[in-house]
Amino acid sequence: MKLSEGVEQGLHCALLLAEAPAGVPLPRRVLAEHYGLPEAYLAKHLQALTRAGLLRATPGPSGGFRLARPADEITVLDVLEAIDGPASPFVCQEIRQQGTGAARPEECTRPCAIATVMVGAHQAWRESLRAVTLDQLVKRVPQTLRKRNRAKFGSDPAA
Amino acid sequence: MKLSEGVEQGLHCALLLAEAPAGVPLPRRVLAEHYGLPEAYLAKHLQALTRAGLLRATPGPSGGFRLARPADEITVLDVLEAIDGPASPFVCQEIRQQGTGAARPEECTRPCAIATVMVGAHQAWRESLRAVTLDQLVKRVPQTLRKRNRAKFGSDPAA
DNA sequence: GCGGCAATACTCGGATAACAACTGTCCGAGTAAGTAAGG
DNA sequence: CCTTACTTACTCGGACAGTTGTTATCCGAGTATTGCCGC
Repeated sequence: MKLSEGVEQGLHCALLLAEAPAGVPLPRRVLAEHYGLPEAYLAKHLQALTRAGLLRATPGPSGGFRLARPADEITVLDVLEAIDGPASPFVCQEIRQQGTGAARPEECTRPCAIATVMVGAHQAWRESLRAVTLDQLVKRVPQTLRKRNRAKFGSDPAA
Repeated sequence: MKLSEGVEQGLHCALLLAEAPAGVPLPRRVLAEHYGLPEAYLAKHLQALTRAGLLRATPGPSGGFRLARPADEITVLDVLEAIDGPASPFVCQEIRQQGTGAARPEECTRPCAIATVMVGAHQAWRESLRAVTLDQLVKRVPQTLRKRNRAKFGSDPAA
């Protein structure tokens, strides 16, 4: 089992967008250079985030990506499932019903015990990620770094 | 992210070994036919479980695999990490320290906030799997099926 | 000076290759059982 | 009848291809800006 690296890239970009002043779109080129990531590959993930309704993309000059919702209404789980897909890593193949020792249908009224355990673990994992929002992550970024980023992208008229 | 199907196969086989009377080795051929699985592929996973010290393999006629420890001392997490590897699905690439917006070393005294969240979720997932033992899973198998399996492999002199 | 228009440059979006991991398979080394011969 | 050595068949173990998913990349469609021309 290996989590896509695009998830980490997407999370960092979403976090940076949450740091930047609202209403200031950041193009993918800026995002890629800011973190030293391959731009063309990052595009795929930003696109996934846009399709999921987390980001809003605007084309043309001075365009780019910005958060579609307030940072405190976007959880880490949202970003992760938008990029990696919402499918559970474990899918029960109903092994118990196959082969010479197959269980009969009337013995399978309850779901497979193994699948139940795996689903429970997956839920615990999801809950742990759902409990953290982008806004909370921003607060954990060192203030010196936050100020630097804000000065870099800032220039927002509202300030 | 996708969990190897070998994990499910290994779990079912370990569960069946826990159902069978202790001291009666089951060859991989029997295990494969019992669940309708490809024998040669299953061998790879049983080998991994053996290397991890969960199973004990005995060669020669009337040989096979048996649990190396009591069923209540083997957790689902043990089986899973033996087959899938103990590596975390998320590995921090330290993106924050790369690119034009790289954070300085003195700003990285604390671990990356994103990595912290991911590690926490992974721990929650592991704890959920560590809490369940093979013995507990056996008790959730329908009694009719347990009896059938025991009669199939049983013939243990202790009965 | 102002409005409209066209050219421009910048943005995102989907379709296309290269790589890696998982899946599936095979044959060889080793061992315990079974058998037959000898005592 | 018991012991012993051998033959046999069955087991696991590691090395070898096929297929799916992830990683990486490119070029085309669309749009807001910008400069220019006409009024």
